[in-house]
Amino acid sequence: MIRLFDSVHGEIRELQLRDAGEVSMYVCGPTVYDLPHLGHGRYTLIWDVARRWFTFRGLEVRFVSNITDIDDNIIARALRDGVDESEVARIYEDQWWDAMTRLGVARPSDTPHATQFVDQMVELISTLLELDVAYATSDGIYFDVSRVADYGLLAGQPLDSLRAGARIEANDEKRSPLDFALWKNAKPAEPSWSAPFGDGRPGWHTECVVMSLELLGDGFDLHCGGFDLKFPHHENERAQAVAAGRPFAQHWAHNGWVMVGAEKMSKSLNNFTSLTHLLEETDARAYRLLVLRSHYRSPIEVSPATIADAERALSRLDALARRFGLPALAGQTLEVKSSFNWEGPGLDLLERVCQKLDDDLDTPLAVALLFDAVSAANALADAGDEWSARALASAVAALFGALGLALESVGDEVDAASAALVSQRDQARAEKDWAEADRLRAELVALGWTVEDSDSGTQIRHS
RNA sequence: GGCGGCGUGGCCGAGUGGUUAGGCAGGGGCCUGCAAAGCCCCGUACUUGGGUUCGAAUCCCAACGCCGCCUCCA
Repeated sequence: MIRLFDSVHGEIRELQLRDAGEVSMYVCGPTVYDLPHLGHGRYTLIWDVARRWFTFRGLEVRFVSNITDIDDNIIARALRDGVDESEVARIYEDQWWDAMTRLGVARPSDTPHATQFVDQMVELISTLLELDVAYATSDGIYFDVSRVADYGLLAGQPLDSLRAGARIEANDEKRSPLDFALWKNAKPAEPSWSAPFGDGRPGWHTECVVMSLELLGDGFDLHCGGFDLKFPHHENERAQAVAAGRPFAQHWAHNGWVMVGAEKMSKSLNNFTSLTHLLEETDARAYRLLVLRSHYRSPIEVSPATIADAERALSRLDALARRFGLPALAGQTLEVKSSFNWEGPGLDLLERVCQKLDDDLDTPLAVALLFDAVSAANALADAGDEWSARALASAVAALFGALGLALESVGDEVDAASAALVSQRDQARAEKDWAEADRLRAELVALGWTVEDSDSGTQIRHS
């Protein structure tokens, strides 16, 4: 049984599945008009972890995440760069998948593009117009939030109090400041699609509700996204579904954001670091470990210091993998490691880790258990209990693998010159010529190697 | 104004009524030719003021500070 915090009820609840053994989940994806930033990295990592965990637990996961390839930001970018909107979307979508690949985020089962679902969006808007929950203004079609009885469910407050705080909008044709655009009328030189209620393009909130329902069907299980999407984006998606009489997501999960110092990282504050940039100079696994070490609903600080901290913690895991020659059990695939032989202390670890992760995806506690197991495995090996040590260490690698973190046991490629120094050093050590051995070690270190002695002689890897 | 979250040891970051979170950094020891890696031990923290309790970082009340959503945002 998987339990997960549900934003609507404000408590941890059992994840009820529409179809036994199958999870249908939707994660709001990026609008592709710029490089992905660290916030995108966090949400993709944590929901990738959730997906992998559900899969590991034997559930069949249909994981849908969209690409918003038409909206105001894309149009603005196209204008700025003097290229076509579709070109902007193509460029940044490529960047997106590059970053996802490097992060080790598995491809969603489906990656719907907004522009491919315009017909269905037009259909939904027509329905909403027929039902009189939508109305036309001079610049588009708007949704009348007052027509949804429980509007404000996700925001956690009634419509009245939301309205009280709403700021004055430029558009005074709207019946309520909270009414949102379903369709924006075509403007010259902007992409548009034909519709019975006038040519134009869809609003963002309509894109997600249509794509999720279209691919996952009515009453799908789980809708995820950052906390900042809870309102108004998710509220508005839900409002449309409710108004159209279609059961929507049964469970809502939101992740905490990335902080820069004491502030949320966001586009509007222009304080974001691009994910692309981070991945150029960092082992992507460090970001995954950093994400795993805090709870998904808490804010996290991503800075050179916290990344470096995670990198050092990671090296402890890799050292374990090297010591036991453990295979890397993660990557692009979601293969369930059913063939893995859980035994002895490894089986015990599996049970305890499952207990934590099944309870609101408590990755920080699970990671703490795994680090405890690293110490225990090393201690067992030091004490000569190879069997137990190996069973435990293998389980650690398998469980990190289940969370998408591959431990690295294979050494770096060693060039001929360095290899020669290594064998010379082994020779010197065999002859107990310590001065020469130390000199050769210094030479290797100067070449950027970390040098360690082992039973089988000098081992080197990149620092 | 409405709603929500947070304040933990040098740093990051869990926990939530009584037993060690974990990682990083630091100190001591073991191991090692010396190192590295690894193992063992150590720091004795919970914004402040009240209260409840045999006992609170954990519950209640108040105060202070910080952050977020209500507007494009993951």
